[in-house]
Amino acid sequence: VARTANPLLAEQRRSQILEAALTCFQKRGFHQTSMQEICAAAGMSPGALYRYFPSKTDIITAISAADAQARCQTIAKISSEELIDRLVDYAERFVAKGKKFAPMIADIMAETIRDPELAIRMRAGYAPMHTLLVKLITQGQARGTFDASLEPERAARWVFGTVDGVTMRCVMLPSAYTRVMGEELRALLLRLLAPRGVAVAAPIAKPKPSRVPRKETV
Amino acid sequence: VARTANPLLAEQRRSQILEAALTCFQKRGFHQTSMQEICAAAGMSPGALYRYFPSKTDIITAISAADAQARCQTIAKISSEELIDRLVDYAERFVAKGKKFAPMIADIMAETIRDPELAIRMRAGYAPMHTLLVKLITQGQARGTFDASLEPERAARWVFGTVDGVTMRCVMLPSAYTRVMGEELRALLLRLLAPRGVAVAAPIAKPKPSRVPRKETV
DNA sequence: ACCTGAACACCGTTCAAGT
DNA sequence: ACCTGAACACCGTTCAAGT
Repeated sequence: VARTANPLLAEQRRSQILEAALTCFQKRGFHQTSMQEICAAAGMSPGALYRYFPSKTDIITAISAADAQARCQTIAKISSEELIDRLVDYAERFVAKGKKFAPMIADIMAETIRDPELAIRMRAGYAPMHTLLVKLITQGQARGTFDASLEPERAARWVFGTVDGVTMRCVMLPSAYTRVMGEELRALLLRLLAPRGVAVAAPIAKPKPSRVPRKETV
Repeated sequence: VARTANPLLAEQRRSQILEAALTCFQKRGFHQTSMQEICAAAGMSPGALYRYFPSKTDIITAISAADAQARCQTIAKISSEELIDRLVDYAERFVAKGKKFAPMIADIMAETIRDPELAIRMRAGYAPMHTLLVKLITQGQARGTFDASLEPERAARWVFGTVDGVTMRCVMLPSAYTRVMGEELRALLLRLLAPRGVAVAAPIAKPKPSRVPRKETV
């Protein structure tokens, strides 16, 4: 017996809930937001909401999946020359949004570590981004932009880890440093990826990146 | 009027509570642990507990402060030659403990981003570690172990960000990669810090680090 | 001064009852 | 089929009452 007879309505309700929940989570955080608040924002009763999401965790899981997809699209159509600029852009936007988004990301991290099944879904969500990064790094190596002796898979993991680590630290412990974070991250990525002949130790003048305005969940 | 007449008792109660809470948080996570559980583990009533910690958040704050101190001591008495080994050691231990500790760290991150006052305390807690890192990097530069053209302050921030980012990612999305994480992190840190003349792009044979057994909160 | 434990307002979730 | 909203068990926190 079908739980929902009208798939279109169901899909509409789901996105209605997700949108409401995202707004609430950004305002007050995952654990601080009550289901009642989400219900009010979505304009429906608890009973109705639980018809579409069996738990509060399932809501943040869905949001996180949508975000992974959005992040992947952000770097989907760029060339290897733009890679570092786009990553720095992403980091700067993330830090600028700061308190609005980051706590939710940390909540998702905690949930992901705790729930192995969610971790599997998350890995699947990030896989396309990893593949893309590997492709871009390989391209960059062919062009001579990146160090040809790097193992692309490994370099991709480096890039992921450093971008996430640096931005999270910056949001978590804001200081005067926040202003130069983007420039420092660029220098870091250059030092990691650039051919060894290129001098990248000294601070590097930051080219004004062409800001691509982009609708992102996070 | 003094809130506590017996400072010794108060200190004993506080550590009694912290120890109980740490056990609970590691078992089930911050948000999943109820105050009743902590009370039971600490062997006292809610009223008694709230005498020493005015809120649940204050408990995790205290735990986090103790951890920052422990981490700082971990690298307090080492030379610049050992730096990378110790950092990789730390990362490997953290990943090994995995699900037991990491979710709590993520919870602390979320809380730190949300609460600016907590962020200030956290920055203060990490400051000695940053100072130490700068000192070790400067030493390494003098010895020729590290690239002399690096700005030590910046390099220290790089190291912090990369170690945290790589380890968190590894815990969050465990995979076959977990096995080689330590070796990859070592290569990453070497590429960041080593003099540019040294070839560090290829995988590097991992010297068996002398494991210093160490009692750490996290 | 220090502690107990019932009580308070509120949480995530369920389910009988409506349409 | 889809929704409402009262009800349930439980949460973090408080506070009158004990010693």
